[in-house]
Amino acid sequence: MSEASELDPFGSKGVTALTPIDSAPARWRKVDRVYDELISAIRDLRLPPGSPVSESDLAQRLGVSRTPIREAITRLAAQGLLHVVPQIGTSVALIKLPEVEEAAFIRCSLEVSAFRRACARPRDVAELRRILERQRAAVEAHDPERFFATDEELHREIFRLSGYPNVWNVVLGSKVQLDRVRRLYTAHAVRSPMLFDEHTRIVDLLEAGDVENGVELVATHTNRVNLLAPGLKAEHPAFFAED
Amino acid sequence: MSEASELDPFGSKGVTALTPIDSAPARWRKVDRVYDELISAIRDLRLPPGSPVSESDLAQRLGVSRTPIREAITRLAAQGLLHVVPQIGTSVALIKLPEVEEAAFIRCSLEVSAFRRACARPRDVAELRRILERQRAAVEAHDPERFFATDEELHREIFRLSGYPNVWNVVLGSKVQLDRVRRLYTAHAVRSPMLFDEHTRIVDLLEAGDVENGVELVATHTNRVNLLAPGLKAEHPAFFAED
DNA sequence: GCCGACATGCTTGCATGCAAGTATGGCTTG
DNA sequence: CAAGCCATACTTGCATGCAAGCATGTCGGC
Repeated sequence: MSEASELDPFGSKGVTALTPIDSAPARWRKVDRVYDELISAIRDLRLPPGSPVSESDLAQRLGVSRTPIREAITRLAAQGLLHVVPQIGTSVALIKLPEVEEAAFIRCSLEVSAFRRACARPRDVAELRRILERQRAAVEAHDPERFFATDEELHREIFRLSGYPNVWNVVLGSKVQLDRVRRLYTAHAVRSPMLFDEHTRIVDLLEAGDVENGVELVATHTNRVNLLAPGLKAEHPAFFAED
Repeated sequence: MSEASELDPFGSKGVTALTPIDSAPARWRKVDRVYDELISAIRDLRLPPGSPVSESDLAQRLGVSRTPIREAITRLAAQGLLHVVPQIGTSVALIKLPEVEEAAFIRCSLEVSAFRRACARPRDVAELRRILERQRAAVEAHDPERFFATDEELHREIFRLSGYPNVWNVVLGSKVQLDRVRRLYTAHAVRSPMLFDEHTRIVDLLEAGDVENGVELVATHTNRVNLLAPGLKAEHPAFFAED
């Protein structure tokens, strides 16, 4: 995949790196490509919270008309990631601590339930072990990108083992808020070994069917963002809303 | 509005404290009205599963252009309620038993967690009692509409007491699938007394802080749809997908 | 110098026209 | 009569033009 290579030739406003979508393969509908590009940019903070986005600007930058842009914005606004004010403008939603807490609550609740459910079913943790092995490599290589990628794979696989694979999509919807916070945590690399160890223990407990210790660990694991968020708000006040 | 800080990126240097109320709520955007109308029609089965919907037809019927229709369809398609096939047509998504199960799982998980959370906080069940009283009246009047309305109020209030009121919106997103199934259940009126009794017990257990019995009851209460769905699929096969 | 009014440029909301593709009914042909 | 072909009417995807509204820069008056 072509990483965001070129800087903005028009001048450094708020929007910097958005990969044009015309290079993408195939006949996917443009609105889907625009949506993927935008939500990815929002999650990676390439579109920082509070930065203004303009339909015409995005249309020019992504090389499409305003129509697909508008439909993607409609979806993102319904998801709470964009704030659209008619006749004034659209901006990336600021991070709100209550929303982060609620997103963490949703994720924690669903992941704990999925773990409990997976423990009550026949399960094959071989795929989880393979993901863990790749994650170990990512940790040893100090590669946060690959670590996050394997992290998502691992949690998605747990939902698959629970028998409700699509619930992961709901988690994804709430997780964008958490990912934006996590992006602010520059020292996440040093935490990776600890998170990796927790993942390993979670897989062990799942394989053993140890519900009690498992749900406890999954809960603390998925709730850790709440400990970081307030400090990050003090560190990056411009990205957060004053509740 | 307290959201005024989100407008700052557009350059309003002055104090935005005195924003008159007339501009904001006066004219809803057409896309919102179309979305509400469509999702309501889908939930009430006025747009039955599998029925085709045409952008031009809806535009004529609702008296707007295709643009707001398309944006509403985009949101509903992202929610899994509409099936859009490019160059062929759009139809109301069929009911899929696995999706119903997953929606029930999501709702059950979140409601159980909210109940548990509400039990661990200071709580005032007065509003719940008031809702129960209105629900009792609806049951005695054999008014399913009012029963469903109070049902939603009650569950939303529990989320409010949990401290995570917006989580209810996530539940709402999944609940449309369950509501469509419930609409097929013509004999829901006779079940209302039982459901009302369960609601009363849930409120009692919440007031008493009885977590163990409470989560058990909430779980069975929110999972009841799964018992009905297979039979309803046999009764209305045209509305369901052959998995 | 200060303040107010106007014009201009921006924003999003909406309507419409065109393009590309598919299903279908009727016609032609064997 | 049956089977294949083609025109037509439909669908959605996308681009574009216009309308309404707000913020701001500029100019004129005091």
